[in-house]
Amino acid sequence: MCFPPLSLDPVRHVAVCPSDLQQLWKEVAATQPVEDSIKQEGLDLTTNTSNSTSFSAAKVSPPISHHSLPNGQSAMLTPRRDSSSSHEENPGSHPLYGHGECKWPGCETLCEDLGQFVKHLNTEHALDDRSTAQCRVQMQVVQQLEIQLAKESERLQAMMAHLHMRPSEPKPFSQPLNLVSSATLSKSTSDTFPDGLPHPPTSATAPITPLRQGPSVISSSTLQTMGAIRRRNPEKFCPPISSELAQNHEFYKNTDVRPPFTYASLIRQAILETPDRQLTLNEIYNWFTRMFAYFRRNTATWKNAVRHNLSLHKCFVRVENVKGAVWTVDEVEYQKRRPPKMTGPALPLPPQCCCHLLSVHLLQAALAESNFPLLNSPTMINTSSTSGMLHIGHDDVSSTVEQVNSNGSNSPRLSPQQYSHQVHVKEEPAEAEDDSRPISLMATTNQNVTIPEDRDLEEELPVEDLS
DNA sequence: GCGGATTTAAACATTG
DNA sequence: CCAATGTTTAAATCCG
Repeated sequence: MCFPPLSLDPVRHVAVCPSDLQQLWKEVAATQPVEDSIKQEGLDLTTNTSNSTSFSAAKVSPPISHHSLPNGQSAMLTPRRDSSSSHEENPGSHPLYGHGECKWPGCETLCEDLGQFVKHLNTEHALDDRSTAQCRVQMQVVQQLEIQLAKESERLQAMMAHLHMRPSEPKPFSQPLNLVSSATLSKSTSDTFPDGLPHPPTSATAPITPLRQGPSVISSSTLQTMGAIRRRNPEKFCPPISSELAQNHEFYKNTDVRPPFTYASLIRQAILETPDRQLTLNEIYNWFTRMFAYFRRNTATWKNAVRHNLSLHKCFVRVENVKGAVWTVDEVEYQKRRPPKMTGPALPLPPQCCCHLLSVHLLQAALAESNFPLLNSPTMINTSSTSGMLHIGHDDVSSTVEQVNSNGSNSPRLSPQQYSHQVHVKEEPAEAEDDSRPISLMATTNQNVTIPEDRDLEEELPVEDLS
């Protein structure tokens, strides 16, 4: 089975990094129907899925079924919906129609009424290669979200267990999503190497390539034909590396996805995470491999890049130590590297830049669609993911690292409000996953997000005024 | 189109 | 000598 190059690759390599889904959609949406068309009757959306991901979810997820909608549209929706969708049972509404707009991923076309929408659906989202590809992507999205949800659920369970808080019911939010067994999922994603390193789920398979490159379509075919691939622009709009890392730590650790950060920022992060603010080259290497599944292969390449960056950037200072040389970060220099570009009025953020905001948004959307009220509370969705966004305005300086503001060179950044404006998620000002978060989590489960008083000054930023 | 930033590759030097 | 470390150059690409 061959798929159109442009549509296939985004699917196969769908990063489903929480951050890239929207962009993914854009790209797939932009994909032209390809000559190597898939015969309509022969569409096998599952094939690619199982090939494209080594997550067990791919196997466990039931094969997709092709529902025929009254309008003749083949609704190859994600497995989770089966027949339980309240939308489908409700005449006068459509699962892909809401708030006056088409909910087809990446579409958002305004439709005044259902009739118009149906017409739009039939014309714009008919059964063709593009729609098929989008459908596959959606499957991937859902699977990833399910996996992530399962993991977060498990984490929550563990947290609550640790704090002697019994959840009202076991695995409260696993069922509605047609989740793959949480046990299976968590197993598949939390396997560890003998050395304790997490087992990259995608192990020997092609890496999941983050499609964060902006508008340009980076399909794997493109990747293969292109020489040096830019994975740039990570810090410009995306959340700070520290919070992004904190929130998607497990993701990057377990998924063979290239982290959307520059080598320089990663190196710096590695160094700043240490108490001494200094690391040997080898320790930097270790940090990379420890933190990112992606860096557990192609070592020669990225290690070379690391060394290159260390030498190239003035912000990295080599210090002779008793036991050899260590590398430190000259924060002033680092800040200099990036001139203040974010001044001025609130920038409309491209969707792909709202990394975990997006992930939360997507999760929410997915969960909302699944009519799972509890999880519609942002605080219940990967609390660590919803959190930390308040750090966005602080660049990627780890919250554990004192911001070097004294030099006055800290450039203006997007304010948290600006970020949160993009996605209607109310953040909880939390960052790491290992502090007292569960308490506040419980406190906020019932609805509103309250700012725990134990937050540092970073959380003093106003958080309301969210769209 | 230009220039800065980034990535990748590679050659070379230094060091233990 | 070898591997690790460090420096430098060059090319390709992205993006403002």
